[in-house]
Amino acid sequence: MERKFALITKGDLSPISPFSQFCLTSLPPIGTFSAQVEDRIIPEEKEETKIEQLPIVNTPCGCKRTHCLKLYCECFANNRYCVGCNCHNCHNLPSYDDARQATMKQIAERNPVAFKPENNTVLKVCHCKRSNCVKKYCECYEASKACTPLCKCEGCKNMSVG
DNA sequence: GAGTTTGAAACT
DNA sequence: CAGTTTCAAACTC
Repeated sequence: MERKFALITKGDLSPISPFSQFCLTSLPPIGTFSAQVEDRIIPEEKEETKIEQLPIVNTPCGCKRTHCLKLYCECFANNRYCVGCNCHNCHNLPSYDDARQATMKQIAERNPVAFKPENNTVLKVCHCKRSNCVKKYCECYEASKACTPLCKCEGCKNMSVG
């Protein structure tokens, strides 16, 4: 079987774009990154898995229709390649960097901080109607933050007291 | 595990 | 900008 993807490790970043190098070198380490990439991309070549011994830090996505190139995809939204995910026909991989970066550029034009680190600290503004902001559907609740008057939620039970 | 609910993201 | 649709995760059964 022809090898379709090159195995990228931190020690060999030359084949990929500067942006991808940034992702791989600047983002917090994902414990099983190298082992999982190897498992996913060239499984026929691996002798044994090391995954059981390593902590899994990233939350795997399960995208089916977006190729993991929309903000629906948590990996993509968090500026991570998909590694060890349950997604279908994933394009959020180093081998699709051209399309990936084009999409990121397009999204960044709509939301300049979409992929920037400060996006994690920017105040969340939710629009919940039925969850009372006490379920993880609510972005504020999910981020362990109280809703604020800027939120457009209804029946909110996630306002800070005092 | 399957089906439903939910609200952000994307689209018109 | 507002309304609608799409999407994937959270949730329920």
